Amino acid sequence: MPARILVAEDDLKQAELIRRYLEREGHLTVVVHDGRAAIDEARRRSPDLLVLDVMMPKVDGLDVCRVLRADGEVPIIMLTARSTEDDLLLGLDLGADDYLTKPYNPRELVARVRTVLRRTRSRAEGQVYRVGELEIDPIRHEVRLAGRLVEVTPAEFKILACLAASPGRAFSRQQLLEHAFGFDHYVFDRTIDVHVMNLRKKIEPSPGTPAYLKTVYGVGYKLADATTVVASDAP
Amino acid sequence: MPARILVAEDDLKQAELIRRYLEREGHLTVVVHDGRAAIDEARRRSPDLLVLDVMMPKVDGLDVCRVLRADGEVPIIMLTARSTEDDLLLGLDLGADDYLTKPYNPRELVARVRTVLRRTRSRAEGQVYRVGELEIDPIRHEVRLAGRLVEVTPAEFKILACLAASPGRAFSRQQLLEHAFGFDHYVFDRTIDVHVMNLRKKIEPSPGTPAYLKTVYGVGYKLADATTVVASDAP
DNA sequence: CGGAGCGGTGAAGAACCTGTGAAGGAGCCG
DNA sequence: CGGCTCCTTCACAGGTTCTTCACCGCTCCG
Repeated sequence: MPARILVAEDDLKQAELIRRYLEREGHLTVVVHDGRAAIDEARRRSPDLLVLDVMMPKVDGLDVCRVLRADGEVPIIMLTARSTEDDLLLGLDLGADDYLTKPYNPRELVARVRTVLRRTRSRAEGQVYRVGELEIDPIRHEVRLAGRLVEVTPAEFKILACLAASPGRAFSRQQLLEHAFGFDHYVFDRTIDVHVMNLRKKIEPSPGTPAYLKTVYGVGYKLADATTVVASDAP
Repeated sequence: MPARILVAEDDLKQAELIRRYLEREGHLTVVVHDGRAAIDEARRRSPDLLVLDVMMPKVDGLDVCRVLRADGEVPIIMLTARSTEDDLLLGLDLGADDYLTKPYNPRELVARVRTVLRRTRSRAEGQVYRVGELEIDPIRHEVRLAGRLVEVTPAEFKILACLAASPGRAFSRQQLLEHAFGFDHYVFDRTIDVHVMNLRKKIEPSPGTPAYLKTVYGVGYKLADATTVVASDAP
């Protein structure tokens, strides 16, 4: 499973070393050299993982961590030269998923990366997604509406789970095909429409004016998030 | 030994902090933010441990404790802001296995978790899995249906035990092969079908419409859990 | 207001999935 | 060695689901 990893490290040689090791593992990396850029790139790309040096120009690694933690949940591995327990705890408190103290063995980093990725991935599969009265449980492979079980087909489930993982986010049909069925799935993307229609028949109180599965004209589909569902109750 | 831990804490930051610390220990966590969800998830997943904040919206932590204690024996660690002896005693009376008063050191929590798990695991060794009238006893290597011994083959037993360890969870055929027979077991995964069919003949009242060994179309199989068995009695 | 493009929908064949009987073969035990 | 149980594979049937296509109504925008 290749991951998209953002590396923030001001020492060019170190950065290059890290990049090499990660790419040898098959990951896709983007490298930046200061805290400001780290924040920008992390926001723009939402990578699967951020490898973050603590001491960096412009914005300190700890601050990067704080900022990013405030607006999302990118997994973060911190690299720190200092090794006092206080710093360590501070890093974890700020939301780092793991940390390494310099000097470290690059292969150690690769191992930690693997661990954190496995953790965050299994976490994503373990959570039950809830939107309004709708529940999607990937472990049990069940969909419930107001507690009542709803029968859905495999394709419908995949699409719904993909949408539910990021409520409110609009997906193009192509993205849904890729995320839900895998990259090398050569099908006409209007197929998604049919599955969405069938889903609506099953989970929407009135399929004509969907409360959950929203159409984003010219783009694709999205699952209404809590805000939207509530808002539509009292417009 | 990684454990599956349910964390119920309404403060998002606190919850995230706890999750991180527990996952760094190698545990699998699922996080919920209110008492209602805590009860639902605890029932659905039967986690190895519940970390439970006392003050929570919808349903109070103490009530969650009371409810769960009534229908099972999930180990519980309570987190409480109040520190009067009354609350403490109340918590323990209600069946918490341990408690921590805020503010607490996260590492203290990790230590308590370790202790409680050690304690409950020795208690849980040789646990008999029960689903409806079905009992699977890994120690005695026996399967009983309504108290009557059912003869099953080794392969059938492994599959059934694997399913019974996580009732309600859907397993792919590949997962069943791996979990039940080991990783380097290169067999055609449809073999699982044959074993399931033979199991059904032995334990299902009417193998045509199975009550225990459910097919998850396009995915694999699952063992119905209490919820599902009850639900199918009164649709 | 009109046109171009986009999404909704029903139908139908293709593709896929599971249940099941049968058969070959491995391992075990007397 | 013979007989037994068990595991695995295979092939086919029957049912379910996926995909495509064609057509229509709707939306957006000039």
